[in-house]
Amino acid sequence: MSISLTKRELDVMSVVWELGSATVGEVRDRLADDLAYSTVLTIFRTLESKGFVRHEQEGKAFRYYPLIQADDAGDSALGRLLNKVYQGSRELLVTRLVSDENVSPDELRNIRKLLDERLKEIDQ
Amino acid sequence: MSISLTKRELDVMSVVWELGSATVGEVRDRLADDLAYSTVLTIFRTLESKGFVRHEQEGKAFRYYPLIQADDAGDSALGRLLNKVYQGSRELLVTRLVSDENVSPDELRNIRKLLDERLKEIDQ
DNA sequence: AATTATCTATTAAAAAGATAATACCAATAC
DNA sequence: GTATTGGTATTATCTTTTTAATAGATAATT
Repeated sequence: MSISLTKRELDVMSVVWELGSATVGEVRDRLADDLAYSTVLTIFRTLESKGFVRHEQEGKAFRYYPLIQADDAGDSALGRLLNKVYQGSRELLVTRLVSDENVSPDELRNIRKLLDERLKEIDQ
Repeated sequence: MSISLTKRELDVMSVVWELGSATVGEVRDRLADDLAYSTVLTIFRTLESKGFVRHEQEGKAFRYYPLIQADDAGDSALGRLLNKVYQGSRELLVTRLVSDENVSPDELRNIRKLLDERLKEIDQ
C-alpha cells in the first residue's frame, strides 16, 4: 500500500528526514509558514497515529523519529506522477526534470553516470 | 504560482490530458474507481472554478478542455517532491526513478541520450 | 515561592475534499 | 404523447485536513 502524505504532513516529515529526528520546536523553526506550536504537535500526532513516526521523551520534550523513509514516500508520489502526468514515460519525466535552466552540467553528468552504472548492472 | 491538484482532480485531469478533452461520461469510463456521475461533475466544476479547465456545449453534454498542461502541473509536483523528499537532489530522484526493476534498458538508454543532448545544448 | 518559559494534552472549529441523492430538462423510442 | 435515457444543476452529507485556543505540567529564573 502506497504511502500518502498531506501537504503539511510532508512539510513536517521533510524536516524529520533532513535532521534525522526532530522536536516540535525544531520543526517550527524550519517551516516556511508560521504555525502554532499546537498545530505542529497535532500534525505529529496524526503522523504517529498513521505509523509514520514514533517519539521518545527527551527532557520535557518529545523527539520524533521517522518510521518511513523519504525514498518510500517518494516512490509513491513519483509513481503517481509518472502515471497520471507523464503517461508512464520516464523519459518525459526526466526531460522535464533536466530542462530547468538551473540544473548544472555537473549534475547532468552525474545523472548520466548513474544511468551508465544502472545499464551495466542490468546488461550484466 | 504553483498548480496544485487533489488526488481526484488529478485523476480527472489525467484523462482530459490523455484524450485532449473529455466529457463526464468519458472520464467515468476511464476511472479505476466507480464514481457517480454527479461526483465527477462536481470535480469538473471545481476544476473549472480554479481555472484549470473550460467547457463547451456538445449536444446536450459538456465537453471539458484543459487550460493547464500536464507539464505545468507536473513541474509543480516534481518541484515539491524534489525539495521535500529528495532535498533538491535530482540525482537522488533519478536514482529512484530508474532503480525500479521494470524499467527497460531501452528506456534507460533513451534517457541517457536525452541527457547527452541536454549537455551538448548547455556546454555549447 | 512566585513568575516565566516551554512543553504536552485536550478540545474545537473552520475549511477543503470526496461523494452522491435528487430535481429538473431535453431528446428519443415506443 | 408518455416513458426512458442521458445529461446538467442544486444541495447535502461525511470525512479529512488545517489551524489553534486553552488548560495543565514541569523546569528554570529571579
